[in-house]
Amino acid sequence: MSATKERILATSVELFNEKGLVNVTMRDIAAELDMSLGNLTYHFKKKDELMEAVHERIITERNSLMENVQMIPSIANIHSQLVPLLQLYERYRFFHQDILEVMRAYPKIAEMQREHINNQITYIKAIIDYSIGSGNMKQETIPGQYAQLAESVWMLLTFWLTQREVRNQQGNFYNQARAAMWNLVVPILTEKGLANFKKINLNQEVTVH
Amino acid sequence: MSATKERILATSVELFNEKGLVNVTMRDIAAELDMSLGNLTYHFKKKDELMEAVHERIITERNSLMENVQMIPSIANIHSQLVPLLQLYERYRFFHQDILEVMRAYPKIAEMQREHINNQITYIKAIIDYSIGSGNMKQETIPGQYAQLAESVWMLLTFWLTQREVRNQQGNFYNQARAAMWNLVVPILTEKGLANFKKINLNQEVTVH
DNA sequence: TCATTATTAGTACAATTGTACTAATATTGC
DNA sequence: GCAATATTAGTACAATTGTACTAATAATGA
Repeated sequence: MSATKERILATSVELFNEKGLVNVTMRDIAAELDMSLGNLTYHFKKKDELMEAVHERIITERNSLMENVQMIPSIANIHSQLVPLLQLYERYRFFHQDILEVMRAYPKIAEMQREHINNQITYIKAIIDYSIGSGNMKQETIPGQYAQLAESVWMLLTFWLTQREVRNQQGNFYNQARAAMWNLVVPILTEKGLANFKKINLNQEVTVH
Repeated sequence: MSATKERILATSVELFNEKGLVNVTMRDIAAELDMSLGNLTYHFKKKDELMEAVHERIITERNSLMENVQMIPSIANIHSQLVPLLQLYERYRFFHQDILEVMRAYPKIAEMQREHINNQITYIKAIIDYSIGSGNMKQETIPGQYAQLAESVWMLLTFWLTQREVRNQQGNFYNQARAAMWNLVVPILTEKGLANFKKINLNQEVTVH
């Protein structure tokens, strides 16, 4: 992909994040890039093409993220691995915030995203199951409790940026989201798990870039 | 408010829920009502007026809901009182699903909604505190744990319909949302609270209208 | 060098949309 | 019954937007 196309994608994502997908016109993007409308539509003939290219980029970064997560899901590793995930969410926050709009306009993306969500929830559930095996988490007391918990954790992480913007919340995004996540999980930690959890420095700042 | 205006509001909300706020035009609404565009704009001169009238109606129903909730927040009462709240969310689901869009377009509504959210979270926290006093919930083990929990419960209820649509989830909306909520709360229930919780028939169907 | 291709700018066009305006028709109040 | 008012339909207009088209300019490669 040419350098110009890269610039267009980066600027488009910025504008989408700032104003929302439907509120960004091709002219807005061209203006932000000091580029003529004709030039922009030369690189991306249609707005749909542009959106689909952005989506491809999201998938690429998502995959490269998962490839780098081969560590054992200890309490400390879960904690630290949340950061790159949350960074990805933040980098393409319009995609989650306007997801219903995206899904309405791009059925293909909707289908892929739904499959991805199922994978994510399955993955979270697998981490919980592993943590039970490693003695960090208790057995569930009610059937289906942890399947439900996995869904709630997914919801919390997925909609965190949305609620943050809705509530006009300030402060360190990564630590707030992680604290909220751990708050759901702490009640099901064993003594061993709780000890491991207390080793985590919850207030350690994460550099935002 | 005239009967025609009422009809317009009801149909507008239906269309907003179905297609999203930005995807519904004044012509769409008029057509759905078998009414001329001129007639529609006679009753609501601007789309903004229409949206603000819808918002006023949301606030009215919200207030009448709160007035009817004067019961002691026992486990059973919390459970049953969730239904009218979730019904309200469902009736105006576009408002929550497109909330960022609404907030961008209507700063006044944004301000009011932010205040309402703070009230809701405070209210949830008060219910938790009451439940501790009544022996249904344990004391918190980590400072700030229940303030955080109140926020998570709010998030879960607020974004439930959104995640439901995103995931194309089927089944009884009220029971699913309540089950997810209780799943967050069960770990902090005392033995007494757990006994009260087990009296609730989680699978009892709630009539959807 | 020079022909071919890639890139950029400028413009045009059709569709959509919120809103305004006018005239016709129905309703109401006295 | 009739004047005043409310309601409805029809139309028009300006702004916006995605997209297409053309010409000019820059880059490339044999």
